[in-house]
Amino acid sequence: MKISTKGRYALQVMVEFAEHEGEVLSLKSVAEAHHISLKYLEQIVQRLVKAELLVSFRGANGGYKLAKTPSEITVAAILCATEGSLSVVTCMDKHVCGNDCHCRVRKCWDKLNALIDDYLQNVSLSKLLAD
Amino acid sequence: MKISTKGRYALQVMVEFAEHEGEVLSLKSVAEAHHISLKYLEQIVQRLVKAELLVSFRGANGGYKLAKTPSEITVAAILCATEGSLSVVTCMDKHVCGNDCHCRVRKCWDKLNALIDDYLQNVSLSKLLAD
DNA sequence: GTTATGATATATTAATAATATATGAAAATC
DNA sequence: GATTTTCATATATTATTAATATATCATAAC
Repeated sequence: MKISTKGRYALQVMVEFAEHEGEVLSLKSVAEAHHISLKYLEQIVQRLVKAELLVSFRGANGGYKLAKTPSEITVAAILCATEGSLSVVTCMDKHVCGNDCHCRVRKCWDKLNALIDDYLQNVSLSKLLAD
Repeated sequence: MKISTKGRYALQVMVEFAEHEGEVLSLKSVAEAHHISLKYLEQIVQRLVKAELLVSFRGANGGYKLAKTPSEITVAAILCATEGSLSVVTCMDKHVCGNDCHCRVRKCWDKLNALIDDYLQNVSLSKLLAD
């Protein structure tokens, strides 16, 4: 039950973009600063672009910057975009649980998922910076 | 950020043991009922024994039963025993985060971990059965 | 037109999850 | 007390996913 490097790197990097709000930062510099493989980070950042959390600028002096203000970008959105989903059990995604789904456990997972989601929806980048 | 089959199977199976409280059930029957590989389940169940959530009985007519009452066994304990830890980020376990750990994200993870733990500590097998 | 970036697709490697094999030890039953 | 049925442990194999790299192209700045 771990968040992968995709989500963790994304969050790290988004904090960096928030710290330099407005500035266009090249991935090369960001990847070096965080000791992350540039090519891996490119893939991660693509997801953030598709989720409209970052905007990209091509060409020389290009790079990325936040698509919204830090207060409008939540940790939930970042993790959702990069990890795929926040739910802690796959059957929640697929709407199928193992065998016959008489699954007494389901309500517990539902509540847990809701709990996690509620919390992370309420943590924005600006909140992170304030800490 | 998914719970693996170890945790999910464990929970499924513990619910079954709770439904048959007092009875000694052989793993063979449980594995068949849940369509889980017997040998895989044996490994999972070992962890539950070591965590003192199940007790084992060897020999013919042997098997396992709950080590405590269903109300004394929490989902947190089951997942902890089988998944290793409930924390959602590895650096929480290792007490090391990536680079220099100026890590603004840390507080967020801490709170999230606490949230998850608090919730799951309060869901016992008897609560699951009541649902 | 050359350089510095991002965009996309695919390939490779590493790590982990899931399952299986093999062997042993204990207890019940006959 | 031999046989069967279970758990116990260690190791091996396979499948899946995560992480990274390679290759090629597109765009914009200078």
